[in-house]
Amino acid sequence: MNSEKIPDIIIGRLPVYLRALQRMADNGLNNTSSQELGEHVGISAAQIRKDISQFGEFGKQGTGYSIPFLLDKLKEILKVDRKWDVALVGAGDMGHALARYQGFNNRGFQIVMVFDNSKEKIGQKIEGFAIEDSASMVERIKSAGIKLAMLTVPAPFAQSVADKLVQAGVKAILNYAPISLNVPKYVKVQHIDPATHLQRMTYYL
Amino acid sequence: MNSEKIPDIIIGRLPVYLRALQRMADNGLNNTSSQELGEHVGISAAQIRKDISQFGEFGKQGTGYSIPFLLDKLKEILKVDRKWDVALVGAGDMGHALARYQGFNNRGFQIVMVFDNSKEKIGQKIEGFAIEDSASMVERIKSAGIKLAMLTVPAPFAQSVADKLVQAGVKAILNYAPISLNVPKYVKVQHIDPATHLQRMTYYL
DNA sequence: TAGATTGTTAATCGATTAACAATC
DNA sequence: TAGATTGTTAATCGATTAACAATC
Repeated sequence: MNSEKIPDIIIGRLPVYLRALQRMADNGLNNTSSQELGEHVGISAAQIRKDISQFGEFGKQGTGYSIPFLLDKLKEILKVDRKWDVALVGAGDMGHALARYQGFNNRGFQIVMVFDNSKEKIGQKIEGFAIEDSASMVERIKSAGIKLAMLTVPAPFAQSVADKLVQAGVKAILNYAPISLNVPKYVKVQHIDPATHLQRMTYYL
Repeated sequence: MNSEKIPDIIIGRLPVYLRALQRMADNGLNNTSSQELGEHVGISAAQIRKDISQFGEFGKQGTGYSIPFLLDKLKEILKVDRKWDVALVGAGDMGHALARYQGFNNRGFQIVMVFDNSKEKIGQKIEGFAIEDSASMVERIKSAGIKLAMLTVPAPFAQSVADKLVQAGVKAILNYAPISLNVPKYVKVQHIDPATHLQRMTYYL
């Protein structure tokens, strides 16, 4: 166990472990080892043991880890042992795909509001949600106490929308716009940009 | 300059620099410095200089970097000074969103084939492409010499589709399925999983 | 020339791996 | 008990930062 600050690089691997463990559990498995988990996720056994041991002694010598127990612990550590409300900003193709995405519900998230600034889209429904006017976004997010947002607006609008999200009290943004956002240090941003991800691989071709 | 092997972590930052520089160029700028670029992307000036200097002496003391010149060099290094054909596998919501995505064309990529295994979808059109039967995927990709694929099939099918992509000669996979893929070391995989990205941020809330 | 900024070196910092005692 | 596998330490490896001579 270790109560010092945990490096972000370790935090970034935990959701990957969580996903693999959930899959094992779905397949009816009850126990695993750092070795086996490592083979699934492509990370060394030593590193997995070291990462997990930052948070407690969750394994047993000789037998490894109980999958349900480790799942619970990881969910607790990552704070996904609850359901987070998420605001979605931008009701284009990507926004629609995210609104319909089935993978959030059992992983700790639910979209509860969708915003757009286009007259034609406001009032339309996606998956039962009426698309709301961006003009009321700050107030709506603030009064609902929402801390998480997904941003799928065109790049030229992304920074100004991000500023409004910060103003509304959002603390974590999943950014689909192909632009680096500037936000205060206390706001986390994760970037999803398919072209950037592809460009990272073409180097090796 | 340095002809040794470049760490992957540096390669991963280059597309981010490229995107920021492209944006500066679009705004009519002609020169920048490691300091200024660093502020845009949230990386230290020293690191940016060090990263760039792995590939050559692209800057000038006193005046910094020519944006068009550095853009050309980065595109060349990342091999996106050309247009790559990409196969899209899975014509669900996410597949549709990617097929319609406007951001690939000017960043080195074009989707040229779309596959699905659903009878109802095969033959339908997305953005002018007829959705093809997955059964012919290996042959079609192989004979077209395609090296890049985007995978947007449901998780349970992702590994077997990935195996077929490898068999077809694909060398880089952008994986949208929420599962870690096992592929040979010579095949690159990048993972896009919104729930995983969100879970990486909730820890800090 | 004076000011600015690069490219690079050396120092620091942090992450990963190897190894093994502890123990289930 | 014998075998397996953890948690942890120390060693190694790699990445980042600070600093500055070189030079535009």
